Amino acid sequence: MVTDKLLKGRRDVVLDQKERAAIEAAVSEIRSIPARTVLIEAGTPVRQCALLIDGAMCRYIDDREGLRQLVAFHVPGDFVDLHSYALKTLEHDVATVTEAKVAIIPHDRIRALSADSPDLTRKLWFSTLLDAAMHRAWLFRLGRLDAMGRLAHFLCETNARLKAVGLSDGRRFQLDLTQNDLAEICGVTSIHVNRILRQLREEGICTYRSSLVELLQPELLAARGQFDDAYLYLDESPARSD
Amino acid sequence: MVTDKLLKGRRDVVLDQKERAAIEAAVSEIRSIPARTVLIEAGTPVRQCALLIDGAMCRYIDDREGLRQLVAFHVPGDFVDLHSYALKTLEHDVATVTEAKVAIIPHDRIRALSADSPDLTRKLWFSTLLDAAMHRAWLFRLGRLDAMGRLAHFLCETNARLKAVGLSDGRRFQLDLTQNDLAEICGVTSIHVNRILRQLREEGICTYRSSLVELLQPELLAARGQFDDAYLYLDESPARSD
DNA sequence: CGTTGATTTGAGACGGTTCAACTGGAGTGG
DNA sequence: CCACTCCAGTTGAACCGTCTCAAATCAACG
Repeated sequence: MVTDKLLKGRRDVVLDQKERAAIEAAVSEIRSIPARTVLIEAGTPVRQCALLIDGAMCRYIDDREGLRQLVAFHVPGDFVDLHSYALKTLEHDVATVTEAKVAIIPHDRIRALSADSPDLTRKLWFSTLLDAAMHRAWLFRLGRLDAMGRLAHFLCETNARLKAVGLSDGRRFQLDLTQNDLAEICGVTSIHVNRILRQLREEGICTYRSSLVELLQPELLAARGQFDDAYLYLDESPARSD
Repeated sequence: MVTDKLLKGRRDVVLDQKERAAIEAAVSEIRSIPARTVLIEAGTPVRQCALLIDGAMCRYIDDREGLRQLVAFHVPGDFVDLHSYALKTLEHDVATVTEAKVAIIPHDRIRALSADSPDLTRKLWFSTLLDAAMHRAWLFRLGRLDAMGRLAHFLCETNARLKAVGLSDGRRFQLDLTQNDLAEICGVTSIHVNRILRQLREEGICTYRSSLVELLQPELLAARGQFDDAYLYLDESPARSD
């Protein structure tokens, strides 16, 4: 199902059957996109949104020398660029990381959905605010944590998000990111990412080999990254550890 | 006027008279808040929003040792915590920086506004997405720029935002932030902020003395910070310099 | 089996932190 | 009107986390 994972496990805003049906009816096309493909380029007008069904996508801003800073990483169930509905034009690029399957929904159909139901509007609005909350967590990560903390925080976040949509069992999950991707997420060099991953491995906290992440000591990893999942607005928050 | 500066100068979403009136009618109270006062604490339920009329506010996340990372800085015209309308609870704190005058609008009145007008809803939604776009610019700042670039980027951004609401002439503006505040924004120590400000002063690019910022060479400062105002979605973007 | 891209490792350089001390202005009370 | 305190700002010197540059290894794939 197209909307199976959308807002799944999120407090207060779970979609009811009617809403799911309405969104699915608004889908104009299901598209498969190859890995490492730019879907939306900054500055170009956008007339539709993409709901990620399968695969991984990201959003990023290039600096003067073409070095990227990732500003978002997307997993199945994410409404990748719903914000383009109100913004019309994005100031960053949107691209696939792996091969991805997305549902395309034209802006004018979202407008129609929104006019029909203020309640659904609020839920969609919520979904964009969730992105903003993640941005803030990323700001914390970059501003206050050292390289190991950043990696740890990102891995905890991704684990929690994938768990919410049933793609992690809470300890192990598949993640198709290169060390360079991780570097662009965490604002460090890929060389340093490599050293930190080794350190995590040697300390028996976490391993990341051939696309498989395994959190051997999730609590310790969360502590390293000062990770608190409150900003993900999940249904059942596991006990906080502070 | 309470809504004078709200969304002022923003592309496509300028409020019309009727919308302004509707929002002003929704205001339950105008409140003055002392400097350095926490308005909303992370985790507590929120039932109203604050529209900043005068003064400066900020939002921040504390780390384990109580060190802050600012995730947003607010100037007059900003709907500081409109996102709380959909989120219900915030995962960060909201506080004043200077003494501030705010208009309080209860969530249920926003709900009423929203039910009445999908168009106004989209504009309010836009305003929260603007915050998200700024978060992304801040991510770029922390992830890709060195200390001088971060300061430069922040000063350019603030200049542009204040100019949009008529509080900067494009070169000079009042900014009541301590060097420690700047440090918490830019993710560096206040000591280093001090050194960078000196450097900017000595190079004749920018001065910041007793709450007055003066951009002596705005283009050079923008270059240092790789600043491009596209993400502010202003009406009339000045010529890009890249 | 050669090419290509990702990962791994080492050594040196550098940006920014840390700790510590000093300056200067604003507010307060004697 | 001066002494005292407080806090933002300023400066120096040593230290350290991360970057840079360079090179080796490894895996995937045509």
